[in-house]
Amino acid sequence: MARAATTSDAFNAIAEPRRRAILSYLALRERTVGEIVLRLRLEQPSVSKHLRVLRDVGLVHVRRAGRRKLYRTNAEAIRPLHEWTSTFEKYWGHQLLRIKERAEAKMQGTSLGENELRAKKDEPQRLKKLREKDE
Amino acid sequence: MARAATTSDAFNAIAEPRRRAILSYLALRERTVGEIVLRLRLEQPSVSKHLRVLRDVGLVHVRRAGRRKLYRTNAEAIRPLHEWTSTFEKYWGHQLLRIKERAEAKMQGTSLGENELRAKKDEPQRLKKLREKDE
DNA sequence: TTGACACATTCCTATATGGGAATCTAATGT
DNA sequence: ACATTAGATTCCCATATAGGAATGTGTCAA
Repeated sequence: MARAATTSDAFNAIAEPRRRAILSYLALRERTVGEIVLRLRLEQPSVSKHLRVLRDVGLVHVRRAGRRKLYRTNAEAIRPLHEWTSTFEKYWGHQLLRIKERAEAKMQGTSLGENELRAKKDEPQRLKKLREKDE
Repeated sequence: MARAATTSDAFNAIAEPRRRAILSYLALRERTVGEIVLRLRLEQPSVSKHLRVLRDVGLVHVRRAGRRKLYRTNAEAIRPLHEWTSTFEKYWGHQLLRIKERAEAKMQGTSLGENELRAKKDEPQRLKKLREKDE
């Protein structure tokens, strides 16, 4: 099977840098296709295609204004991505946090720890224990 | 040109659902490839391939432990994604905020506003003004 | 040394692009 | 009605998968 379609979800849609640029540009206010072309220096057909993808996953909204079309970023649609990345938030950050984390891990046998590693390269029983409380 | 490589950056790497699942699973603590296979019910070669991609963009770290390898999510690498999505944060949210936004827009001629739209479908001069203060 | 175990990589294949060029369509202006 | 303007779509093509099957590699146990 090939990679999932860019229109399958927002994650796939934003994988393309130009689409991210478009989203950023259209976040502040709506713009015509022509404005996007000028600003981001892309070919018009290319912009239309990217907008098509973004529209299909709901990342932008369109509105007709006479001969032109005004596109605008639908920020709400980016929220799920933000939330997904937020689930890792507690794992970044300060040394303090990381030290604490490591300490807890050691207490629970969650991690092997570098010293132990150097001593014995493999630790069957500890790993076995790990697998048991799989979850 | 085809789509960018999944190894080109974190945005492309997380476009694949299984990779996101792996990242979530490995966030709490390190796991062996076998554990991932069991937990996420994927074929082993598939897991190895996904881990390879994640490793190439720095989303996971590996450590050898005897015969196995322990993988763990490198949460720091997810931070850029979080930050990118955060730039849209100010556009979501409560009604209050949106109303305020709309008001400001009207004041600045940033948006046409639905009423005006209904009245005249196209507004050349206003659009022209828009393009002038392009930025 | 030899077999087993845990992973990684390679092949092959169907599919999904994304860019460039050309074409098509809808809405205008005259 | 007709040329023009703003966008959208279609074709063609090189490239990058992701899955499945088979095979390769490194480490450990007997």
